[in-house]
Parts: sequence; C-alpha cells; structure tokens
Amino acid sequence: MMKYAKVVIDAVLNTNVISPADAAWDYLIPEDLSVVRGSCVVVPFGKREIDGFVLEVKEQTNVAPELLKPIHGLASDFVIKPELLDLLPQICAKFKLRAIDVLKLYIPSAIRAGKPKRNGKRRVPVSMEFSDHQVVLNQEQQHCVDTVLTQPENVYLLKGVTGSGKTEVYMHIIKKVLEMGKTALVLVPEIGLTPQVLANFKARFGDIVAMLHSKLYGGEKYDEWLRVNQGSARIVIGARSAVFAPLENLGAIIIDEEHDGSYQSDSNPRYLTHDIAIMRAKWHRCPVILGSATPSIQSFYLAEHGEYKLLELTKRVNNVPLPQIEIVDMANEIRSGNGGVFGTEVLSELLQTLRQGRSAMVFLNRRGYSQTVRCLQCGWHAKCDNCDVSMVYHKDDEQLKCHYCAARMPFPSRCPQCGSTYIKHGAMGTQKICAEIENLLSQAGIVAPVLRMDTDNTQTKGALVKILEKFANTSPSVLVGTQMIAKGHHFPQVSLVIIVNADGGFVADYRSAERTFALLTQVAGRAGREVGTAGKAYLQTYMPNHYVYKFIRNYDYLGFYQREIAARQATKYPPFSTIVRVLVSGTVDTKIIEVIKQMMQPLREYDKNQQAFIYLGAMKCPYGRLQNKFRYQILARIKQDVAKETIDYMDACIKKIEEQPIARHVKIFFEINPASLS
DNA sequence: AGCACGCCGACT
DNA sequence: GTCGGCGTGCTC
Repeated sequence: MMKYAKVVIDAVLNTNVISPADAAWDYLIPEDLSVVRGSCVVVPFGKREIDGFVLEVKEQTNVAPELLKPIHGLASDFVIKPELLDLLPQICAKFKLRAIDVLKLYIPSAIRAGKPKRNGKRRVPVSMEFSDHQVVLNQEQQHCVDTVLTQPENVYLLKGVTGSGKTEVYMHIIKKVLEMGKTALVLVPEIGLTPQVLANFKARFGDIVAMLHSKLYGGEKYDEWLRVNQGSARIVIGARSAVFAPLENLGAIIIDEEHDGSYQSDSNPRYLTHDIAIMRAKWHRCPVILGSATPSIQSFYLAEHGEYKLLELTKRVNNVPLPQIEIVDMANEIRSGNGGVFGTEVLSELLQTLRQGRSAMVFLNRRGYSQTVRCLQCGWHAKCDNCDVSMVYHKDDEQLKCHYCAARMPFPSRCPQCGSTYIKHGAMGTQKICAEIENLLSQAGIVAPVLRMDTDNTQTKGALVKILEKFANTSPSVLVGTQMIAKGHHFPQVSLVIIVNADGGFVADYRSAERTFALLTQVAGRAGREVGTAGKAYLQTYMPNHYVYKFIRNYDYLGFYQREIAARQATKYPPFSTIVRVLVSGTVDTKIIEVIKQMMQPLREYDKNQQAFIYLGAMKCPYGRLQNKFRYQILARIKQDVAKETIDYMDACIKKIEEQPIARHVKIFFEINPASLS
C-alpha cells in the first residue's frame, strides 16, 4: 500500500494562487524510509530541497500522481511528541502564527542540525551530592502544596513576598509529581543570569534535572534537549522557549516570577508563555503554578475572577524584615544645591554602610555610558543611518553604537555638522556612575571595589558569574548594574540598595506603572536578606508624589492593584480590552502605506456595524525605520466582549492581503497585547 | 524564497 | 533588432 505524508514546509510563500502560507504539501513516502507523524523530513520543492515536518501519514491523496515527489530523507531522527502536534492548531489560532514557525519551536534548528562536532566541556553543572533534604514547610506553604496536589486541574497564582519560600513550595510539588512517575517543567526568567536556581534544583533532585535556554552552547543544548526528549531528564528548568520542551507525562508546570516581561516573546513567532503552559497543562490534566511577589495585573485580575486560583504566602520564612524604603526627591536635592548622583542622605548612608564593612548595590535603568550624544553648539545629535534611533556612547571602545543594528562609529572629537568641540553625552549610564562612585569613595578615603554589571560586560560566558563571585567575596564592595542585578541573586552582606533614577521605567505605555512596581520592589528586596540585619533601600525620583512609589514604599501590592485596575477599567485598557498591533514593514514605503490602507478600509467598515473598537488608528512606528526597512503599524483597542471575533476578522483581512501581489513587498506582523510598540 | 516566463523601454 | 528590468505564476 502506497503511503503519503502531509508535510508543512519551511519556505515562506507569497503567491496569489492558493493561500499557501500554511498549506501542507503531500509527498510519497519511500518504502525504505521510516516516516511517521511528527518526523522532520527533507523534501524536494521546485528546484530546491527544504526541510519540513510531517503532520500526518495517510494512505490516500488528492494530488495528481504525476505531481507527487518522494520525500528525500530525514532532517533529524527526532520526532515531535503527539501532544505538541495536537496543540499545534490551537497555538496557531490563539496567536495567529504559521504552523511552520511553531513547528520550528518544537524542535529548534540547533537540535535538528544534529550534535555539533566541536563539543567541548560540559558547562551545565553536574549535580553535587544530593539525596533527602528535609525542609519542613510552614503551614501556609504546606497548604499550597496540598491544594495543588489535590486539585491538579487548576491554574494557580501563587503570590508570596520575597523570601516567603515559593521555591520550597515548587520543590515539594515536584517531589510528589516525580513520585507519581510524572515530569515537571519549571520556567524562570533569564535563567542564564541565575545559575543558582539550577544549582538548587540539581542539589535537590540530581541528574534528572535538565536546563534549557538559548545561551547554552550548541553541544550543551543538544545534550540537554536529548536527555529531556528520551525521558532521562524528568525536570526541566528553562527560559521562555523551554515551554515547548519535549517532556512527556507532565505533572506540573511552574512559571516563576510570572509577571516578568521575558515570558512574552517580542520577536517572531510572538507568543505568551502562560497561554502555552496552560494549553499543555490542560492536555496533561496537570496544574500550572504562576508564582510572583508582584503578580501581573492581568494574572491577578484573572485570579480575582476565579479563572486562576489564588494561593498566598504572607510570612517570610526566616522572619527577616523587609527593607525600609525611602523616597528621595531629587528635584529638592538640586534646589538645595546638590547636583550629584546621590541625594545627601543617600550618599552619607552609602559611605557609612561601606565603613561598617557592608556592601551596597546601585541600580540603574540604562545601559551604555550616556543615552544621547549631542553638539551643544548646533544641536546635532548622533543618529543611526539605518534606524531612526539615537546612537549610544560606549566608553570601553570610545564608540557610538546603535542598539538596534550593528552600526558603529567612533566618538567624534568634533561635531560632524559644525566642527565644534562642544559634544556632550546626556543621561548617566552604568559606566559613568561607576566612575562617579569611585571618585566619591576616594574623596572619603574608603577602599572598596566598584563592580559593574550590565549587558555590555556580561556577554561572554562566565563573565557574569565572575562579577557576582567577586561581589559576594569582597566586603565591602559596590555593585552597579542594570535590570539584571535585580534577578534572584542572594547576597547576605548587602544592606543598602540605591535606585539612582526610579523614573527610568516610565515610558508612554499603559503597563509602565505595573513594571515599575514589580522591578523596584524586587530591587529593593535585595537589601538586608541576612537574619538580624535591617536593610535599607533608597528610591531617587523626580516624581516623589507618584502613587506607584507610595505603594512600593508600603509593600502594598493590593493597594497598587486596586488603583491600577480601576484606572484600566476607566480608560478601557487590558484586561478590559485587547490591544492588537499590525506591523507592516518593507523597503518601499509607498507599498507599505498601500497595504495599511487596504487593511484599514474593511476595518472601518466592520466597525460601523459592530462598534468593536475603542480605538483604531494607523501610524508610522515610533522607530519609523529599522535596519533600512520602513515600519508602519495599525493599532486597535478592541472591546473585550467582542475581542475574539474581531481579532479573527483582522486576521482574515491580513490573509486576504497576503494573497495579493502587493504582499510581495511587505512583511506583516500580527501581535496581541504587544509588549512594546516601538 | 527562488526560478521561469513574458512584456516593455533603451541602447551597442 | 536584443538586453534586461520587474510583475506574475508556481512549487506536492
């Protein structure tokens, strides 16, 4: 009996004949080739040979026999698990993704390509000695574990202040899950930055723990993925992309720090980790646990309305008080003659802390030495040639860099426009702050290293761990850094945290208050984690009366939530609406505008009858040109009760345009509740 | 995406 | 005349 395979191919097709973006193509399966549902294959296509995935094996086809070609071979011996194939249509429908883009997430190209030859040493830490930690849970923790295990059909929001022992709850749940013969998936934001998390799990569970994230070396990635795929690793600790890990028989999915922005994919294919996790959990009938000290407004809203079940940890495990948070009015400092980086009290507290032999962390919401480079004489400022953005000065190599493409230029000694030498960099970056602190310390006669940590000096592997080790082993010392010093590190000797410019997180975005609340609460929580030491955190701001800071200072999540949700309701922002962004990019801007017009017309028509949109508009993107491509977008804010059908309609409009010749000149990206609008 | 095919302007 | 630009059709 002749067998045929329905294959989704890895080619981007723009044609007006059949709507083909998602079309599957039938191929003959040669007798001597073992091809099953989920196989990765190589097929002839036109004059090319390309990769594809087998959606189904069947005994009949509608394709004329003279057109059929045989599968050439296997692209990989790995086969996509049936569960993930079952979920494929659901995932595509939810996020308006192409099947091929999702299939490629299931078995990443690094895995499909086979094990890299040059596979050196193993950097994924091997387990230390483990077997039988007996950590006794407090009543709250035990209640959480019991609830999850007895009612595994739910999605849980586990809200617990920093230090309340969420990780211990996860571990107890996982232990039970393993005893039942099942597996567990633990997602953490930016695992590459927090080697401790993995070390803890390895210490507790040994070699059945695998780590999956994008910064692993090819060989490591392959080995870890293989261990998961064949079932010898039964716990996966991973970043966002690990939500697709090929675990079978899942018993629990945990998303730690669920509010973290990294769970939303910001480049294609765009998806939200929570939703994928919940789909997988439904399939396996296992619980999802979303953990956070500062849950996202969306998640807490869903918990409030019964969609998620709320579990709370209110007590800190070792009874260490939370650090005291002081709000410092920087405008007032300037008025009283202090033009320095730190407020007067902040500086004296820093010096005193170091004199006492304790360490401090200085948090800054920026990278690079300074934000913009500007000529004071003629107003020229350094802009990237390919992208509509300012270039950023980096002191290391005295260069101006574009953060959106590879463009580089040396820092000009004279203004390229008027020739003057009055070229100045604006806002502070980590490098400049470090120099400033070193200055202040030497003036005060204090000997303490000032360490810097940001995305610029932690690119190479191991650099980050080195900095952290040095900081942990040197008291007193100062660690200056961006976002990444906020993540889960544990430094008992730190009793002071300074947030240089708390306002840095505020951009024109309905979620900025929420992000600021979560980030600054987390940063402040780095201080005073040792028993018996009260930590202190200073939050320097030019908006001392902003409500976010009051709630942060009082550790009042609920108060913040209530204020924020009321504002969202009044202004009809999510969760009271759904925002859709359609980004159109290409090299010819007239074609883009034409496509935008063709989209907008039916949408306006649709709205006439449906009253679907709270807002509908088309505009140039804030970054109107990136990497030499023009960018325009349609933004829609859709009433919540008609969101689903309206999104489907918008998607249908896009599909229609993609069938027309003009689609050849543009790329169209569809995004639901986008993380950024740039 | 690639490649073929066919319709047009411009130039040795 | 013909060379080559690009709009269009097609790929199991």
